Amino acid sequence: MSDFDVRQEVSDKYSLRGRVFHRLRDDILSGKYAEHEELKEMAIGEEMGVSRTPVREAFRQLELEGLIQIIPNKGAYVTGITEKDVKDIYMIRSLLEGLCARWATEHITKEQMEEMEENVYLAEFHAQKGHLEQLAELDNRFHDILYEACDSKILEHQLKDFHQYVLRVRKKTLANANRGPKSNEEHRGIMEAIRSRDAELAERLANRHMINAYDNMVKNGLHEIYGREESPSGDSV
Amino acid sequence: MSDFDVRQEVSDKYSLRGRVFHRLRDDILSGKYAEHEELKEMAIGEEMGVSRTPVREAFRQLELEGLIQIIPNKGAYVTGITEKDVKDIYMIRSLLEGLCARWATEHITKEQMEEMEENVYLAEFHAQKGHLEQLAELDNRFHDILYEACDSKILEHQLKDFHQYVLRVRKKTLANANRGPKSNEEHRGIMEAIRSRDAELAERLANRHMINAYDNMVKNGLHEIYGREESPSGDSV
DNA sequence: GCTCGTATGATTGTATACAATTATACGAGC
DNA sequence: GCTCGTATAATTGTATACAATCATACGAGC
Repeated sequence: MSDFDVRQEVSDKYSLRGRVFHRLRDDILSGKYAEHEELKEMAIGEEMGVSRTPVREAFRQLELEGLIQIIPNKGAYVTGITEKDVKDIYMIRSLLEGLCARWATEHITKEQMEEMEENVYLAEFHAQKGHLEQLAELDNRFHDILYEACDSKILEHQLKDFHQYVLRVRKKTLANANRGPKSNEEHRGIMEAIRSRDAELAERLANRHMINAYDNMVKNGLHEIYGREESPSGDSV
Repeated sequence: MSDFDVRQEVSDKYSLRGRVFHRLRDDILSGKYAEHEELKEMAIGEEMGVSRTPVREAFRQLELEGLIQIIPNKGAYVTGITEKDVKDIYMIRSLLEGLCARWATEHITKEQMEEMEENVYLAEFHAQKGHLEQLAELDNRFHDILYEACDSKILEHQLKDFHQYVLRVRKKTLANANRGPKSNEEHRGIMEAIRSRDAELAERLANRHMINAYDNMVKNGLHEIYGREESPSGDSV
């Protein structure tokens, strides 16, 4: 297996720096810090009970992750995401999820296939019951399985990265009760295409799945999520 | 314009940390440090005449860039690139360069179009003269123009990122005198498709351009570049 | 001879001190 | 009243000191 990643995970969750990094990332993604808000090393450090050193190192990483922008000798600012950024990400993801589905068709293991089938069946159950949270969880997991099944560290990393960015939008929105079941229908299609070893179909369906998710998001008011807290929006993809 | 980038540039080239970062990156890309070689904070710091602090911060960034891997409490190691990694990157790039060409067709400015035309014509000249270095330079520039023309910070950044990684392979290889002119022929095709506003064609040609570059690289012995210094290989894309 | 535990040195992780830069406030001059 | 320059405070950038962790060597015990 490759030890090369286009972007490495921050593996060290237990060092002070790692904890600062993960906590800051969560806080930014969850919207605790507003866009363009300035993050001060000392303030963050005091809040987390550490010195500036690990905070600074975490900042450098967050900058490369694109969550903050550091202006030399000035400060660190939470970056904003525009509507166009979100659209671009979905368009790129559409292509890459398709590629991922294609590769997954060729490389998926028996265990992964079974987990994927189980995921779809379980999601169907929760969809009927109206369990939105479980549905969102299974939705995320479905894509993670797909990413792992494609057997490409590079692609897996890219997609997980994008997925994370979209979470930033999603956190500001509510799950859409209508999209959930429809999304799972599409998952089923992708799953069956992979099971029957139809790579072309799997790719097309995965492409389509992303486009649909984006369209649904726009239809439900992507342009409103900036500023409003409770606007319904796309599904969790 | 968006102020959001999936991965930020390290803008600060003049701070000590910025200098360490860029120099280390160049050194790794140029092969000064072998794969899996351990980088020690103190040694690097002494070599560059700075303390450990900026070195550590540069390390954190290089880790996210994927050039080194940091194992907590152990050390920083130069990451290796496998053949499969290179293949995956080219396949992903093929899709994304296609998307980029499609978007560029819709968003390219007059100035960018002119620079692209000039690039192709100039490259033709140098191809006839056998000026391989200029050809490689123009090749890089062609893709940069394309990235800028697509008018998507997100995609531009992704592609520049991948491009950089491939440089790491390319540095170990020599330009292939046969591929250069053929590559430029393909550039011309893409350029003309964009000029005539045929987005579909531009996308297909850009897809193909990447695949060809990869195929050529494999044909010329991608598997040999690990360890050998002088094996001829693919073009500079 | 082999295994394991301990001691020592090397290296990374963090905190702090100091330097350099930037932002702000205030008052002189017009 | 406005502009500009200077002084002060706040903040970031870097160096250094100390703590924690890891690698290695060596020797006791079997």
